This record gives sequence, structure tokens and C-alpha cells, in this order.
Amino acid sequence: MNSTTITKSPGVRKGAWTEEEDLLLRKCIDKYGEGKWHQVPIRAGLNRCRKSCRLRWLNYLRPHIKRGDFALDEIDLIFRLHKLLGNRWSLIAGRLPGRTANDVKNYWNTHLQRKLISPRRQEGKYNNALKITENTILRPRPRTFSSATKPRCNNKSITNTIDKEERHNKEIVLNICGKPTGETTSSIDEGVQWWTSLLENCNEIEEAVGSFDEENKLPSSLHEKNSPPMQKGQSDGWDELWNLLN
DNA sequence: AACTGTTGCAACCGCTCGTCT
DNA sequence: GAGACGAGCGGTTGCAACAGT
Repeated sequence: MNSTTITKSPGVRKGAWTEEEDLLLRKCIDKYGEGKWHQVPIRAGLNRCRKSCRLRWLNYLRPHIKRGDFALDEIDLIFRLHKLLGNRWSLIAGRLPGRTANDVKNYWNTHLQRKLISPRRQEGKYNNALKITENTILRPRPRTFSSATKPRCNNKSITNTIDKEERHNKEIVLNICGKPTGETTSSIDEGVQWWTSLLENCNEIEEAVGSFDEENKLPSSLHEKNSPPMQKGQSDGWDELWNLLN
């Protein structure tokens, strides 16, 4: 971008990635797995900084990345989540299987923000999303589990803490997606499956809150494209979730 | 056809946070 | 508690492609 940053690390390549570089990076991740990004350029034999490698992998090379236009239910969810979470793109992307934070951010900045600025351009397409009233942006509590507390999940005091936070996070999710009124989207449907799967024990709750931040921890059902729409009278799990809260 | 303005997206940078020592 | 370090996030930029004149 500027001369000062280039002089910091004169030998590091910048700019668009070549197919050859992609191949090297892919091979390296296949062999060693994700993580330890500072070692990736050396292992892969790439003349790139670790950030560049990480970004390239996360945003472009990682398997199951969805490309192309956003579906209406994805757009709707982005609106809802953005109202509640603000510009927390990684959290929003975590609820959109196959989408990266960069994708969501770019899409918001180029498509959706403009639509919000000039709502007359909506022509009804995004009306449902735009009708959502302004809410206070929610900040899910940061959750970390040290190696010391992890194995003690059965301890009662810890369990109580987890219960409180679980409740807090459930409230957030219910606020984010709303309690369904009959019509549903695959995203909501998937969200229900995801959250109901978390209620069984401490370890799952721990994973649940973690997976709120890390898209890859979503259950496999969430990665299935186009889950079937709900039939009339079919339970979507929200009532159960709602009852648990009240 | 040539020029100019706009759009979309990949990539970079600076900063913050968490962990380790 | 403080500093070092790695990882991740969000804001911003650069540029190719496209649209309009």
C-alpha cells in the first residue's frame, strides 16, 4: 500500500496470488493442517507474510467456500445480525455456512449499505429485512475456557456460570433470528438445529459459545445446502427453545 | 472507439485480544 | 504484573471489469 510498509519486509511478495502460490499453500495446509500461520510461509516455500497466507486460505482456498450471489435468506439474516451485532463480520459470517467474514463485509459495504442509505431502491426485495426495528447492538460475552477449568465442567459452580451464560447467549440468538411466526428460512431452520443440539451438557454448551465465533465448529447439518422448508404444523424447535427461556 | 466514472472484490494494514513465560 | 508473541478482526485501499457518455 505504501512505501513504509514495503521497507519493513523488503523480500515479501504482495498483491494478487498466482495459481502456483495457491497450490503451494493448499499442499502445505493439507500436510500440516490449519494454524501456526507463522510457520506456513516457510513450510510452503512461499515468499508471503503469514497474514497474507492466512487470509488467502480463509477467504479463498478453504474447502466449501460458497461463491456467487447471496440468497435472500442469507441477506435477511445479514440484516438481522448486523442490527444486533454491528460490524462484527466474523460473527455474522459464522451464521452463514460457506461465507467468509470478508465476503459478508464486502457484500454489506457494496450492496446492502447502499440499499439502507437509499431505501426507496428496495422495490420490496429486502423489505422484510428492512422492517426490523432498530435494536441495541448486543455484545455476546467473550468466552474463554482455560486448560484448568475445562476438565471441571461437572463442578456445580462452574455449571451454574455456564447456565447463566448459556441463557444469555440463547437470548441473543433468539433476538438475532426472532421467534418464528410461521414462515421460516433454511437459515432459521438450521439455527434451530444448531442451538437445540447445544443444550445437552456443559461440554456442548462450551462448544456452542465457541462456535458462535468459529464457523467451522458448526454441526454438519448446517453445511448442508438448501435444507428443506418446514411443513405446516412441523415443529421447528423454536417453541422448545422459547419455553426453556421463559 | 476512446474516455471517464462506478462497482465489486481481493488483499493489505493496524490494532486488539489471548496466551505464554 | 509486564512484556513478547501469535492469531484474528475490521477498516481501508488498489485495481480490474464494467457501464455510461
